[in-house]
Amino acid sequence: MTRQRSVILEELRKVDTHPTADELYTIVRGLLPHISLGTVYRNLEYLVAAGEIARLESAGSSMRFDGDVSGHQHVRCLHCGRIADLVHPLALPALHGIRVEGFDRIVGARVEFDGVCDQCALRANAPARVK
Amino acid sequence: MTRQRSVILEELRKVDTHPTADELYTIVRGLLPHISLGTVYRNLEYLVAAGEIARLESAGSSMRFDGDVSGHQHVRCLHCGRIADLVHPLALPALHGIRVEGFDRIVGARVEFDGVCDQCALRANAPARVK
DNA sequence: GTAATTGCAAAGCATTTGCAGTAAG
DNA sequence: CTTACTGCAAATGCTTTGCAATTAC
Repeated sequence: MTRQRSVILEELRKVDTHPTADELYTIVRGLLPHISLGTVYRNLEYLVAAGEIARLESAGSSMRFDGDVSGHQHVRCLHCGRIADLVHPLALPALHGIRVEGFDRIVGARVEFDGVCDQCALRANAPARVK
Repeated sequence: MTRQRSVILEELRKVDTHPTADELYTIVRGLLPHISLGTVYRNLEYLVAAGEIARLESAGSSMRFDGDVSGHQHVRCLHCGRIADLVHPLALPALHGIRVEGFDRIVGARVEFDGVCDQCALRANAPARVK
């Protein structure tokens, strides 16, 4: 556990913004000015594999990370890509035992909402490209 | 409506494999050997904007497209990225009227399943990187 | 005829990787 | 000590874009 890794984990757990690797790099550089973006990526990968953080499976051009690994649902802004947590999660029908042809096993499911965040709703809502 | 555009649309509607742009490029080149990858991308973007096809919001390094725009659910193989349709969709609780702090409006929701497809289940399941 | 579209090649980004040096245990 | 990790820079892979030529209507 290097200083870089612990700072990355700590900072990711502090925020609720589901940052991209680059956003996290900016945050972490405030504490470790010489850290490299490659190190941020490598540690994010390590922490995901270790189950300490989650890589969000939502599409878009950049990956986003979540320091909260408890099961919860997300809303994604269709305009800017911002991701927020649902405070009142949707109750899902039971998933276990579900069968899908061509698949050996189903290990989980995600519900994700699409919406338009307040900021994008203001600045006219031109269909800007998601980050 | 150019020949390129109609062939792309036609071929995408023929398959149920949710191809990446590159996979579709390979298919279409069978009919139009001189088509360029850039043209495939530009037409896919056009067709998505026109509501003729859907860009799948699932993660992975490549975008995937669906010729079926009716609402339906997907399963994604965690190993190879393959996407399949759920034949028996999960009934979702009513979504309209849902409120999320910080969001102006919610326009939809997706359920996506994670699993391991038959092929990947066979070839030992080393955590291969998703396409 | 004119506006949209194409093929090609180059550019853009996000992410990954090779390597020599450095730090952790 | 030894192995894992770092910073840096170059490489990769997917997607987008500029441009001159072509096609659709």
